[in-house]
Amino acid sequence: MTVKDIAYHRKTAQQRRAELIAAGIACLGKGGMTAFTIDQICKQAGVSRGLINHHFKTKEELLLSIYADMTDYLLRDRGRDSPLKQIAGFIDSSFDAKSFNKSNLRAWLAIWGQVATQPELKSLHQKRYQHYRGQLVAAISAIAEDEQLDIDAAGVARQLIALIDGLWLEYCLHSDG
Amino acid sequence: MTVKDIAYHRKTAQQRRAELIAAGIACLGKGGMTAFTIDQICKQAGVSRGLINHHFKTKEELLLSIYADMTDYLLRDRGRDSPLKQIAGFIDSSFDAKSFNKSNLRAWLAIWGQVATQPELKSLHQKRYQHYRGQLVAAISAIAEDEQLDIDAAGVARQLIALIDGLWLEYCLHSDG
DNA sequence: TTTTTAGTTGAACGATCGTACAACAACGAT
DNA sequence: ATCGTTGTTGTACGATCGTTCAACTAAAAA
Repeated sequence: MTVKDIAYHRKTAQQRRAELIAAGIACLGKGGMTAFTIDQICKQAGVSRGLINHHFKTKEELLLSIYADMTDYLLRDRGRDSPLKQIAGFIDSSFDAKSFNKSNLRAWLAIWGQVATQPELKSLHQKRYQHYRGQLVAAISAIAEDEQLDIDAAGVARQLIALIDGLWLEYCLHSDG
Repeated sequence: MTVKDIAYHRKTAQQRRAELIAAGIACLGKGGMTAFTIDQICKQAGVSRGLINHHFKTKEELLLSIYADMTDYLLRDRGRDSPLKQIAGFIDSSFDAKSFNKSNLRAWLAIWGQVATQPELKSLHQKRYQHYRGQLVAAISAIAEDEQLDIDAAGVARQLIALIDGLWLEYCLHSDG
């Protein structure tokens, strides 16, 4: 009996990486950082134990890739839209079915909890967050200028983000079903 | 040489429990659920490895005690105050120095991440949250009645909680210092 | 076809996890 | 002074953690 009698499915590195990232997100959504283990991720992906460290040097690197993947959707370019449409786009992205579900929110919770601990994750997070907030501030400022209003665009952006995040939490933790 | 040449400090179970709870919160604040291990908690408390399971049957029970301890402060009785003062009290409690610091917020993040996983923690959380929101809804309803306003008190309470939690997150994750 | 490359497996390693437990030390009661 | 109670220690155990690695297979290149 050789190592494998049944042929295994061979995929490109890019496909496998995407699958492992999806499996990692699923694990984070199920049980937070505690469930983010090599064993459980591989089992979720239907793959053997040794494969993760072939596609990702360390588990930390996988988490970074997961974070990048999750933020790509929220931070996709909206340069062509009008300022008002940009803001509406951000809000829509935050509350559409892909983002606004309990599993995804738990995954975010787990990642946020790691931001303070892992320096590389922290710097990536700060970079992406500044980009996100920068777009929001620019859109709000543009509207304020159009309407000839004198508002604190940065402050408004902060409050808007806070309200969105708070509603996420509210739904994730306290929704009855 | 006996087990211990230097006399150890002996305290009451109540004191030790409080110390271990504080140490657990400190660990959660430092590194989230990942840092919430028997070894690190005991080291933080300046106590030997075996002591936790003497005062708490399991680690899970310690986490429940930690949750109860952290919510006691936010949920302390405000029955005597006027409705407006009650709401102000909630807000003040949320943003005073004891609650509104990064370590405490990270601890909350870690606990929230576990709520979905541990059934006992989940039921305790739901119970306490309903109590919290119930008080808030009652206070808002009382004000609305005084002012003869027809508002959705439950909805307002939800949004207020969401805003508070969102501002917590905003400060915890994105504050520059 | 043969050789090279790239994807995959499962066993192995040392480290650390949570818990159990026997031994011991300090205190209160008698 | 002696005894039981209660607080405390450190070791031990099996399980699981992240990572490494040699062996292997499938597909591409020659």
